[in-house]
Amino acid sequence: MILELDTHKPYDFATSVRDHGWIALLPFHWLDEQHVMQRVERLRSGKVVLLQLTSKDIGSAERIFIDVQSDKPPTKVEQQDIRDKVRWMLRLDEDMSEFYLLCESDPELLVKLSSGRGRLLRSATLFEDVIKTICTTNTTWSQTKGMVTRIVNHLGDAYPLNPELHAFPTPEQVAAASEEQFQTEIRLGYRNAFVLKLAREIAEGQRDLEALKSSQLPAKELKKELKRIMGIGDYAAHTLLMLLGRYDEVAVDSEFRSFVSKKYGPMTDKEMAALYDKWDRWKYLAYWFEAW
DNA sequence: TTCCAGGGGTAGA
DNA sequence: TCTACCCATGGA
Repeated sequence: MILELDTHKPYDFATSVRDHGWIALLPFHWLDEQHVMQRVERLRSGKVVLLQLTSKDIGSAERIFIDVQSDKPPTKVEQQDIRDKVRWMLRLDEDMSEFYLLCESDPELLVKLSSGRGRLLRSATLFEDVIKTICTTNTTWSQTKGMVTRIVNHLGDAYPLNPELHAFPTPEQVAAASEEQFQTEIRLGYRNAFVLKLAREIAEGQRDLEALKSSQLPAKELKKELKRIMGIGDYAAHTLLMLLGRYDEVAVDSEFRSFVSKKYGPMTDKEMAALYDKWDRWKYLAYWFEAW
């Protein structure tokens, strides 16, 4: 079954889904030859489907085609669930016009973004994005990929038509794993405790993480909420703000420090972050596309 | 061996 | 608010 979504121009699907490293983390997968984004998704109903996304320019708009494969055809409710999740992951409902307007004062950024970039890929749930963000802290990118691969393959539901592929596990599925399984199979190091604690808080109803996706709180307040999660500090909170569509703060990490010190010379973290003050609520994207 | 990678928690000042 | 120290893991 093929589902379709229309997007507003300018929108550059193939570049946008690859502008953030998340495309390299399961259950996302990019098929380079076909320009297809693949992802195994567990729907709210519990059905596990394989989504294959492509896009076509149809003149007035850029249209997304979602090829849905599953053992049984998705119901109307499941189809709507898929549309909602894809719209969220691709950020089709974010208004980038103010950012594009600001970019007109910066010729380099304007050129980079004119095809319609800026909508960085995110996961279907905030839970998945928080876990992945924790797996980027104090480690290398190749280890991050390994950690996420093990979480998905050991704990996520298998896709019925190809059991080698898995969805990202739900909080309940992560919470049901033991400390020992984390130590011997999943191996997130000291992050094991953070991930288990978060999953158990959600599974036990002590924390409603997904509610933050529609939070109207100011970025500062939202950051405080995110930092209440064990394992989330300033870097991770700023990354998660970005994933929630709030670009108010740059995420200062070793990559950011390296980029800024090469370009502008040595300075403190605060001075580095202050370089982006003029971008107001678009700081994160301004840095991201300046660097990439 | 030692260092450290897209950091964060904690204790102590 | 700042600093020192510790934290699992695995590659260099």
